[in-house]
Amino acid sequence: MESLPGAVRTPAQELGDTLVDWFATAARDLPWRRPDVDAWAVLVSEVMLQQTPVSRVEPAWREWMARWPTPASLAAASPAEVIRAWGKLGYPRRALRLREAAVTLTERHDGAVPADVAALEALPGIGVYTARAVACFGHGQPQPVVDTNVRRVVARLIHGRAEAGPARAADLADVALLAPPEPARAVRFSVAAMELGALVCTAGTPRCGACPVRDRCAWRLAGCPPYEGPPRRVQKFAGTDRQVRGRLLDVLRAACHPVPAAELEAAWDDAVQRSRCLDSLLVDGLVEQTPDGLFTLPRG
DNA sequence: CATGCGTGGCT
DNA sequence: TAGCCAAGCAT
Repeated sequence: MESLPGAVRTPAQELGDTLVDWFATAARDLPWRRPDVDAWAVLVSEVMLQQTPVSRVEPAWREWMARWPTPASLAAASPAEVIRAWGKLGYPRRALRLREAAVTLTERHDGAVPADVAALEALPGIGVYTARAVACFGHGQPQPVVDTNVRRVVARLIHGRAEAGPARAADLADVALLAPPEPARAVRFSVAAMELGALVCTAGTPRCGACPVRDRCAWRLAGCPPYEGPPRRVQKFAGTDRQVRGRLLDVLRAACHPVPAAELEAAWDDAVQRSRCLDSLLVDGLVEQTPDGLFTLPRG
């Protein structure tokens, strides 16, 4: 058993404490949270989890880590291999950037994942959220970690609003107010706040009956007022370039050899849109054209 | 700062 | 059923 926190608490820190204690019993047993995983495994999980649900990441992460357990091993893989292994996690540019990050780690960080937030943010595909998540969950640093779940939790718990607005610079400071002062507890608070947003304080139909801080939640105390703000734009998919790019990549992932343009015509009828999307895939480095005009995943 | 970028499950 | 939603990032 861990000793009880010794320092005096602010009311906000008492909320953070309650979340830490709740997490001890309510946390999901996710493979990248096991004590033996290293910072590289955490980094890979965090990149995969950028906009992709846990349920789809889990099997992909297991296969990925078995195949490329170190930055150096991934750096040695070809883009084509990496794109295929990414499978249908979505946003395949993430796979390319993860490989580029592995190259940078191998060439400039002795094959290790740095613990420094600024060094992490300098890696391709690693932004404000992921850099802090890796420093915190991968290296045990007491960093504030703010993702969409945490912003929603803070919006309700502290500000009494139903939803978080757009990200603000003050988000990090808001979360820091809740964090317990002991470093080890602060680390667990960061993951606990995310877990509460993922399991209880969800975007639609929050499970307030299961919430450990419902009696101190500013949103509940205000009577759960509805969201007032600019209507969020709905992200369309059917018929967009994103769908067409996905179809084209589907063909190339399945092909064992470079394919002629004619073989890509089956992926989408509209030739203008198809051509535009193929061009954008070439620009992104997700597709490569051979000297004889065939198309393939980039062989590096 | 708004937009584009995949995919699939859920209500 | 047609949105809505899921541990963001780069531009």
